[in-house]
Formats: sequence, C-alpha cells, structure tokens
Amino acid sequence: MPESKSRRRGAELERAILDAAWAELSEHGYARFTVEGVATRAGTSKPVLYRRWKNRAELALAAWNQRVPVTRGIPDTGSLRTDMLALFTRIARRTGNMMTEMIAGVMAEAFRHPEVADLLRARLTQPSPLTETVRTIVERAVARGELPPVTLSHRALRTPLDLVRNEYITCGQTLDETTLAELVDEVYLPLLRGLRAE
Amino acid sequence: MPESKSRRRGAELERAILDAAWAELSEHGYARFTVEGVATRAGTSKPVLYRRWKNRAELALAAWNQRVPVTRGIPDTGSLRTDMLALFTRIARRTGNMMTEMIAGVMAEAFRHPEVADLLRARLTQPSPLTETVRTIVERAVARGELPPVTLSHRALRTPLDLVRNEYITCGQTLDETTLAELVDEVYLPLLRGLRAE
DNA sequence: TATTTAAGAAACGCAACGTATCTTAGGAGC
DNA sequence: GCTCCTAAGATACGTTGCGTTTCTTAAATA
Repeated sequence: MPESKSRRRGAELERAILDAAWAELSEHGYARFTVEGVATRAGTSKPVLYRRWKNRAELALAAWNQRVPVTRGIPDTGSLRTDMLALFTRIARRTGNMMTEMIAGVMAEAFRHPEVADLLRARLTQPSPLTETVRTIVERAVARGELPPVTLSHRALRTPLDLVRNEYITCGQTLDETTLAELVDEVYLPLLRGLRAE
Repeated sequence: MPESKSRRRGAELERAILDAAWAELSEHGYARFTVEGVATRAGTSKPVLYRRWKNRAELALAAWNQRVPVTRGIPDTGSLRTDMLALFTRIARRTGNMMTEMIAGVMAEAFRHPEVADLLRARLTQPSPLTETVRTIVERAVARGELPPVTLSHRALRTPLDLVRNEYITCGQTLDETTLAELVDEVYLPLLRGLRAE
C-alpha cells in the first residue's frame, strides 16, 4: 500500500473528503452523518475537516454542492398531464429521501448557526436545470394548444420542486403514485391553467 | 412556599410539564429545547418526563398538540386577493419561526425514530380550522363573481399552509411582504382560477 | 538543504440524550 | 389511622458526537 505513507494535500485531499462525505450521506443519511465517520472514510482525521468547514452542516452542504446534477431528457409524452406526472415522479425519485432529510437536518441546525441558513437558501434557489425543464414542458403544451400562452414567473417554475419537497418533509416517506397525481392534478395543472399571459 | 414540599401527580403534573415544554419551545426554539430544561422549568426531573414520552421529539409534539388553536375571524375585505393576502400573512405570523423550526427539527429526528414521523404527519394532516377559512374565503369570492364555481379538494385547501411552511423551511426566516404577495399572486390565485367545477 | 505549511493522530472538554438507582411523598385499601 | 404500593423526584451514570487543542511529521517551497 503506497497509500499508507503518502499524504494528500490541497485540492486532491478536499475532493477525497467531499466524496467520502457524499458516500456517508448516501449510505446513512444526514441523521447518522458524523464528522468522524467522514474523516475515517476519507482516511484522514477530524481537524483536517474542521480546518476547511466550520461545522457538520457546512460540510454536508459542500458535499452536496460538489455533485453536478445529471440532466436527463425532458419528458415528451404528448400531453401536459403525463409530462408533468413524469417530471414530478422524477423529482420525487431523485430528490429522494436523503436529500430532504438533509434539508430538514441542515435547517434544524441552521437555527443555531445562521450562516448555514444562508448557504442552504443559496443552494435551494440557485438556478437549476429543473426550472428550464418545466418551462419546456409548458411551452410544448402551449404549442399543442393545451394551454393558452402563459408568462412563467420564477416562482411558478420552482413550484413543482417546492411541492414535492414539502410533501417529503411533512410525510417523511417516499411519495406514492396517488400523492404525486394529486399534486399534479389538484395543484400544479390548475395553477398553469389559471396563469395569465401578460 | 407550600410548593417546596407538595408533590404533584398524574394529570396535574403532566399539564405542568407540557406547559413548561411549550414555554421552553417559545423561548428558545426547538434547537435549544432540552429535556433537562423542561424538567427544571416544570420543577421536576428527567425520569418523570421519560416515563411519559419516549424521547425529546415526542415531548415537543405532545406540547404542541396540547395547544388549542385560536380561531380568529375570517378575513373579509371585499376582494379575493386581499382576503388571501390577509390569510397568508396570518399563517406566516402565526405558524411562526418556531413552529417551522420545530417541524424541521422533529423531522430531522424522525429519521432515527420512525414512530415520530407518524406522529408528526398525524399532527400536520389533522383537520384544522384553517382549511375551512380558505373555503369560506373562496366561496365568498365565487358569490361575488370573482371566480367561477369551483370544487375545492382537501389538497387545494391545505395548499396555503403548505406553501408558507415550505418557504419557511427553505428560507429559515420570516417571510416578507413581497414573498407572501408572490405566493398569493403567482401561485395560489392562479391555482384557484384554474380549478374546474365538477 | 533549510524553512514553512498543512496533514494526521490522539486526546480532551462539553452538552445533551436516555437510563439506572434509590429515597420518599401521598393516595388506596383495610 | 396504619400499611402498602405506586409514582415523584434527586443524583449520577454511560454514551454519542461536536468542535478544539496539542503535537509530530510529511511534503511543498525557497
């Protein structure tokens, strides 16, 4: 093992730590995410982590930020409803329990460390490929004549993610088909139909 | 002080503990809500609390459940938009930082203790006077001709509270006027306009 | 080669959870 | 009114995990 003697530094080390942190989050979730665990997994020790991040929450957020979201194709099933259902399902699968657990956990800590709240907010409001996906789906529906022309605010574009996240946080479990359909049929599609073009 | 010798029991004691718990939550928030703190404030000791509730989260939920929500009048300003804005503002004020911090905190713990998630879900989905307030506001708007007749699902009725809560949890701070107006104008009013009567 | 920087190991203090042990008050039964 | 039993209250404990301190030593820099 050449590892046992060599000592990583700077960017290389940081990368290894963030990878380890992500792995720990994926395996155990935020509730069992410990700084010690990350250090051990990364083959280093706690002070090295604390020299880089102020606390556990910031480490978790850094690990999250480092993941580049995988952009997948935009659902195109031929109808607004099924496109949206596909999108909501994808959000629910991908956002996953872990992500939401993390938001809850980080947020819970944010009340002790206000800077953390700012970091989390920055992460959540940063432009995501998701909003553009929503826009495309809606534009296609308009082109097909399923909807009148609409003006989509940023708020309207982020609402799908907000709806799914809220449901996760308040339910604490994976959303079933029925719930997703309810969010689409009873909230988001009505919203789109009720928007006015300006 | 006759207190110093007397020993409360049963319901009387339980009441005192829950009152103390609520006071601690109000003063320090869930992040600094400690079992020891509640015990001291209630003039008792930790084991007494642990004989009644399995853990910190259940104690907090019990304290919350015991609070009877104060029903206030239903906004009636003569227009749907201003009624809704008044309602959203009221929710934001009343739900308050504390409540949402608590949901985040309890939820974060719920990933360790699954029973807690069930209790929280029960608390959040239980019928509240709020949904009836929403219904009344909308019915008045229909009567005035501001909206076509609509069928209000349970999901649509709970959406105002969901929207405000999500915003709190992801922002970690009091919602300002602008944000509340955005939720009303760009999400909830469009939703209502887009609902169909069945 | 000498100097400086930061990695890594070990241990600590601290807070808070949840538990175990014991004493004692006060209600219930006789 | 006396005895018994339940539960209150005090104290102390074991554990986990955060965040810190101290010290040694590897590796980059000059």
